[in-house]
Amino acid sequence: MPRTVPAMRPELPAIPARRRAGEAAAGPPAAPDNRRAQLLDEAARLFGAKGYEHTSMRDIAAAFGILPGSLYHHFASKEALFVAVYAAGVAQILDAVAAAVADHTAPWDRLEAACVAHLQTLLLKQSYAAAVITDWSAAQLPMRDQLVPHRDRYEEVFEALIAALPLRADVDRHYFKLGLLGALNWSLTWFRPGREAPATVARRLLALFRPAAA
Amino acid sequence: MPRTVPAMRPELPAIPARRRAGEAAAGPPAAPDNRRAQLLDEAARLFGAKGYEHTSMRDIAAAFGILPGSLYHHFASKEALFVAVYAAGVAQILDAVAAAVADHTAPWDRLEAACVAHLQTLLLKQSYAAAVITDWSAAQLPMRDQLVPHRDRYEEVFEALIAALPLRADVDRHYFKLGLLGALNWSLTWFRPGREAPATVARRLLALFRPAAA
DNA sequence: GTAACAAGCAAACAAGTGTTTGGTCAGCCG
DNA sequence: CGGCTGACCAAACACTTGTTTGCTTGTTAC
Repeated sequence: MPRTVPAMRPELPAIPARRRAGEAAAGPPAAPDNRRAQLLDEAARLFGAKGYEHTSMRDIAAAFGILPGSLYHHFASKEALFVAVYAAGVAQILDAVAAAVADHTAPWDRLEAACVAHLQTLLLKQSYAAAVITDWSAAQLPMRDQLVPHRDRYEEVFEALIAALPLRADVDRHYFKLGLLGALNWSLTWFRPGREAPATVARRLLALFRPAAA
Repeated sequence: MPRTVPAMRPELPAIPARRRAGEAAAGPPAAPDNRRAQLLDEAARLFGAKGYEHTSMRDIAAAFGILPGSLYHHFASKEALFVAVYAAGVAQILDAVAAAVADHTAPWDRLEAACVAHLQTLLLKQSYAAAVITDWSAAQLPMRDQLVPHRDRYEEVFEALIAALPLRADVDRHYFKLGLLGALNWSLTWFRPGREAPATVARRLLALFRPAAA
């Protein structure tokens, strides 16, 4: 019994849309290396919207117009894909914050600009950044160890900004960072678009910490 | 070439341990209604330790010494089970906070006691409370709507405590609550046992908000 | 031209998921 | 006694998950 003859089941309604062919006919083959970047984009969008657990490789493949197995020509595993998304997300939010900070010189202004950029990138889900935080807790895997360095690299920016603040002597700068980032990041839990803008939320939350100034 | 006939996987080492029989022979049937409570306990432990997604009904059943299907004599679905755990967890943490607060009269002391009780219950995973927060973000289901009321009920306690504080006129009490709870809850992300105690963490984080006093 | 290569298809695989169904058995009630 | 009920077993169902394998293709490099 059988060994089912494994090969051959000819009929199937699948229409996964060959892309390369059409693009090649119209012009240059879209992009040389950007294909991987496009895939990262799509994956980030889905991870950010539905979370790691609720996003299947089939979801990503379908959204990208590809068959599930083909994903493995770009990434070795789902975890590897997510780590790549996370890294790209950190890089992105890092750029946004760095750019915002550069416009100011006063320490509190710089920190405020960073907070605003942080929450804007995070809450508007335009980007990878949503995935950066969404499933933090769900990752109890070894994957977590791959993510931590990226997170730490990002938090160093805030550490530097906080180090430059004139604070009362009794304020612990380490807890200041943890508390501030906690207050900001937790807004993912309760934030609803259409009410106060992310920038406003960021400024109001930071204001709570401001009386600690020297 | 491990070919297996797809249907039938006959051997299984399961030893799910009949309980009732032994207990009934020894004395009264353990507990009349407590069986459900015991099940809730076990489920809470697993949900808290591994998260909703990574805890299967089979895990819970095995930990309880029961077959998977038998769970459905106590709860209609996995979601229903989790909602019950969540509700019980909120009740538990609510009691802990209420008891701690009752020992003090000064507004800031009362809030500090609440924060300490909050983080202790949360971080020491002795209880359901861990499940209360762990998977918040993973629940994008209709389940979320069932959880929100419980969370709100809990947060009302903090609202009351904060309302009693003498704060500077420019401090928004709503954001004060969101910021404080965010800072506290976010510690789930970075807290590691063996370093600072939860009570210490709670006090240090609250201290950041204290300069806002009038 | 042909070899190499990246990208993708087609199809399966093995394992895991929540859940359903039908039956068994103990203890209680009248 | 007989019937009932709650707790449970045993076994499956139906489906989804991440992943692998073998093959075909358009494109590029020599």
